[in-house]
Amino acid sequence: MSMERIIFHIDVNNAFLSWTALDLLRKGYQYDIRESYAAIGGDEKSRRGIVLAKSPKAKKCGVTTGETLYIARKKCPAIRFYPPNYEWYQYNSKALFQLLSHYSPDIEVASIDECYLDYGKVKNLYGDEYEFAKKIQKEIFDTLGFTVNIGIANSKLCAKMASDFSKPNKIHTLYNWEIKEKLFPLPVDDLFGIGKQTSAKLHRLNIHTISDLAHANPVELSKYFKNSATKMIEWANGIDDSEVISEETERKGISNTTTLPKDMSRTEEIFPILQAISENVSTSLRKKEKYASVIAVIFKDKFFKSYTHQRKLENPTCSTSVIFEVSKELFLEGWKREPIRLIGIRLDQLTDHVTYQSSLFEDFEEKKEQETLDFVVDEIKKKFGDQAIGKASLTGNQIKRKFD
DNA sequence: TCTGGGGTCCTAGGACCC
DNA sequence: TCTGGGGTCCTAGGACCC
Repeated sequence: MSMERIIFHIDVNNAFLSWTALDLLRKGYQYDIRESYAAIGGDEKSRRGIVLAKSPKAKKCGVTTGETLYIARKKCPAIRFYPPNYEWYQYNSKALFQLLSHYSPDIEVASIDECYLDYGKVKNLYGDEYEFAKKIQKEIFDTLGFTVNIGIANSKLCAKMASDFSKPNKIHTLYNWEIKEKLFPLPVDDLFGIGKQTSAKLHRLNIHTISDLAHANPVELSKYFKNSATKMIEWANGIDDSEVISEETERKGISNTTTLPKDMSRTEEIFPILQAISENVSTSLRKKEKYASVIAVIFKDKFFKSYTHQRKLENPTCSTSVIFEVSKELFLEGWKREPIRLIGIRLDQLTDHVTYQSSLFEDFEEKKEQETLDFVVDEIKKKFGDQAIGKASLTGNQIKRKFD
């Protein structure tokens, strides 16, 4: 018999909004935007105008994450929007995980503002889990200035569900023996892994609560959901054996996409942006000391229909120019000459090092030289900033800078 | 001034091989 | 005369998460 697991899920309340609130306060702002009608929103002029986080008051007005600022404003005329500051968010995120890693090495970073902690493994050191949760919750607030929710359960899934029960600054438990009472009554839409498409289908099948799904017939359900049916039913029953994975998991891919300031249909406008994106992704790749075997261009037309077009390379690369050239080709192959609103590049199948396939046309020495040059460019950028060097046109660099 | 960006995982069809 | 079948790789698209 295995020891019962105790998992924490720790989730920053309204992360982006809380962190921006702290940023403003430290800069002398007179009031706390967490207490007002406020949201973090992208820039509407550059067509990034969606809600990224909202205050409890804004939420009460019906403002939801992901909707346009235009709609949010309609629902909540008093709302004020603040721009995101990703560097500051990253700083706070790191500070949080560092604080927690002081107590346990078994922490899985799930996103910028949430993580799992395997408490079962350290319980003998710190005692009762509820008391410990209270202690770290207070420590986070006292030292970092923001509140978190903590879910305590016997699995990652239930811990995650528990941390979402009510907010902010709460601790909830969802032990296996509490599943019927606390999980089953919730709408099926609330279950982790059930998104808009799936929940719509489930409702059509007369499955409305998590309990309905938990008791659904797997054979019947697999007619509609294939292999995912069993998984869904397990989740509804609170069954999840997945482990807390503490090591920094290897990235599977690297991507960078951008919404264009306006729809574009001329390659003279599009290619400089693709060049800037090539520089971005290849620099990240080289920073990780990786090579990519697959290059994909991603684009979205003005009707929001998205396309990907990819190619597996004979020889993995980390070269800016190779990535740019291949991306251009891929784009021209896949593009139907409709105006596009978004473009980007994704690198996949990352490997540590390369053994070059012998190819008649591969000039080994030249390739090495180009790589060295790319590294030199990276170094100069590190010292003097992105705008110091690069073939990208002004437009490309300006766009790039906006993202950093 | 309507609709972000960075990820992961899954599926399905076609090519190709034995 | 009627036309395998299993495994793997590659590509495109979709669902979901924060």
